Amino acid sequence: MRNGKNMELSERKKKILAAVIDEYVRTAEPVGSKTLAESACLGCSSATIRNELAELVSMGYLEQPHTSAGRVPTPLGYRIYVNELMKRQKLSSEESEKIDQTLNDRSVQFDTAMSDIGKLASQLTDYPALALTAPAPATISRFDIIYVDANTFIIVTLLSNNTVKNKLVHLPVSVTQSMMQKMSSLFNANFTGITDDKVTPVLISSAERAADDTLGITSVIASFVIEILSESHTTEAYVTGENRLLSQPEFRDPDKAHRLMSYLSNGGYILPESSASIGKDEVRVLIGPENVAEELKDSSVIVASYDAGDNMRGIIGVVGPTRMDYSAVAAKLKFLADGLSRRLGGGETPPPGMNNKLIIKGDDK
Amino acid sequence: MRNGKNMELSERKKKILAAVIDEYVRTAEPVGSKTLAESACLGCSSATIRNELAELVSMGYLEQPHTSAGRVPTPLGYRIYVNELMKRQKLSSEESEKIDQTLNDRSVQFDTAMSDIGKLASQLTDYPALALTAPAPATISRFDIIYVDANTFIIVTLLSNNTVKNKLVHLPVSVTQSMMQKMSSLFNANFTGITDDKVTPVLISSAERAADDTLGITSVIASFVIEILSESHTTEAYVTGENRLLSQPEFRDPDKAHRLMSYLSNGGYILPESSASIGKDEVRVLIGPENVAEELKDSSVIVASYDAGDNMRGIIGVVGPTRMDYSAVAAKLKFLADGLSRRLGGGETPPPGMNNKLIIKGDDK
DNA sequence: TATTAGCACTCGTAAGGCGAGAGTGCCAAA
DNA sequence: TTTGGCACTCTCGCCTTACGAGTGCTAATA
Repeated sequence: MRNGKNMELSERKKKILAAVIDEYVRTAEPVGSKTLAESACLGCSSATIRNELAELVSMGYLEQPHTSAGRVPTPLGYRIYVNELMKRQKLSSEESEKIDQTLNDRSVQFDTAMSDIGKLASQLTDYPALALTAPAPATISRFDIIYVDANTFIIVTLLSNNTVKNKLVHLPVSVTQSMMQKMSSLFNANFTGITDDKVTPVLISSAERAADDTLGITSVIASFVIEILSESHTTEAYVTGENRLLSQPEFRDPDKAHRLMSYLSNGGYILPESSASIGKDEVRVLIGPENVAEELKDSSVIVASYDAGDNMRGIIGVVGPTRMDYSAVAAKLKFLADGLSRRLGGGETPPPGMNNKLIIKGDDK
Repeated sequence: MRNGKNMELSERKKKILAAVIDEYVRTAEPVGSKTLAESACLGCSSATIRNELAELVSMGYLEQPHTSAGRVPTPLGYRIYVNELMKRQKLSSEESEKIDQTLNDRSVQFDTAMSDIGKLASQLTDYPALALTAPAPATISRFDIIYVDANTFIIVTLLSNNTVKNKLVHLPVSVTQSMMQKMSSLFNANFTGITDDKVTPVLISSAERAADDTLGITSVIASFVIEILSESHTTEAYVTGENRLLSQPEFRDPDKAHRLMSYLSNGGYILPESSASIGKDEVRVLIGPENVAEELKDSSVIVASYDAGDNMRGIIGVVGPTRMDYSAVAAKLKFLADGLSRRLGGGETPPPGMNNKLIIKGDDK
């Protein structure tokens, strides 16, 4: 047969499929043969296009909402489009400048910037955005314990990923400065460079004995250690701009919008598998049913990963209807991710200024 | 005249108004005389009620969507209801236990808990919620500077509100341990106990001279000081659960929902005046046009304030349609705020455990 | 053999008309 | 002052109809 499922798409079919998708993405309405014959510059009549469309339907790349409507892309159609047909889009210099500028303006530290990054992605694409940290187990590389007064001290730890965590501790009992010093060297000796599964009750109680600690201070510090170590390999997720869904015609139905939005606000349970496997510098597109989560089966997700410095990786992504401008959104996310990698990552050249891990002004270009 | 605007409401009118509001809040549909005659136990017929309703309309407490529909409360009607009519509701022991338990379960520090608190309020009330910090200028009460290596040090500061802030600094130049010690005592001598407007260029440069600092380290530390001091009197706002709006019938219109939601996600510009003036232990209700922001003119806001300890105050609030169960929501927020005050506030008895400003388990009841 | 013009057919959508029902206002009687 | 009764109003849902967009098929054409 001429149009078996396995047949490669002819050039013209490709052109038509791409034209259908471009048009549908633009208008959100089923697109008909006449429109195509007029707009897309394929040199043939609407009748010919009708034949081709019918074949594309039978191949599974398009479908019709009803007998006498235009054609709408299927997830499979989008997939082909994304893989083969769409022209990789470059951002206009106007847009890229705007992003660059925003990135430069916000001189914030990575960990506090997560939500800003998400906000930026959402603003840029006009879709709800996610910002997540890829889990990156860290160890503590240094302890300092600051004696404040007889009942108060501050634990300061420097992590292997170059972040600092601290905690202020009030005690009902009195401690001495020398005691705190002992604690400090004890922890530096026994609790640095280990992951949280190594912080066992055995280790803690042996440290307690070594310190001759009857006040329970050791265990206070140890539980702080456990807290920050386990924190370091937890994924944090920020979702922003959920409301933008509402401007999409496919989410005019409040119930549908509500369903997806509450799924989103309940965190980024979205990308567990994709985020784990996504490579550096990769942009990944998940179309409709390709998503694992039931709630996303008729939406699409685009994610990009960036180097957040100090062995940490961040992920930004957006969620929208399957009718997405994949090309433009992917380009934007890529540009954003690259910009972030350039600014946050590549630890070899720490910014000259006062801040490490800082988004600093005009380091390139 | 019998029904002049200034006339006090008769007992029966009050009862009817309250019944209309209760019913309308429950069903979101205009309520008619017949329903009232049946449900509310006023001992009179629908005709009588009709007369009363007509008067309530002419007094401005109710209105009709159209000639032959039931009555709907006006903002003025809600106002009277909130001020005088509604019965102050107590939470069921079931509900209050649930809140208590959730508060106990989440042992988090105040500053990181803001979003959790908002989430809780939203969950509890099923409306979008805001959590904000009231601005509370702080000063630095202690500096420590930890020498890590020749190019790296950590600034640790203890603030007057008992929070600790730190920053890791990488330098392109080498520093010595003794230099850092000098810095530390210099800053402890000159930069503690002052608000950010006192950190002038003059002060900085004189400190620089005193430290004999040609490497610009003084200004690095000083800019960190400025950063955290100004941070301390900035209001932070967290908005959560915007999506819950969509389950309200008045927000079935996606455009309307979109408008309010994007207003909300753009932060808590909402309560500037009310948050500044709201008293401790007060619950404030802003109904429809009482709100200053144009976007909130047909929504209502309920806010409550709580003591966050260390001279800080927090505010929680929810936003919803004017058709709100004011009584229930106010009661819930009050309970929540009280619970938070009990746990976070009242600095005189610092929790016995390892954490200050910690939500700790079972301290009352 | 591939393309095209023409045409009958399908089906969703918008517009108009109709009837039911809910709720009112008013009047006259209690 | 309250109440039953009644005519009136207005919305909402339903049906019918007309329209138009878009199709599939067939027969003619290059």
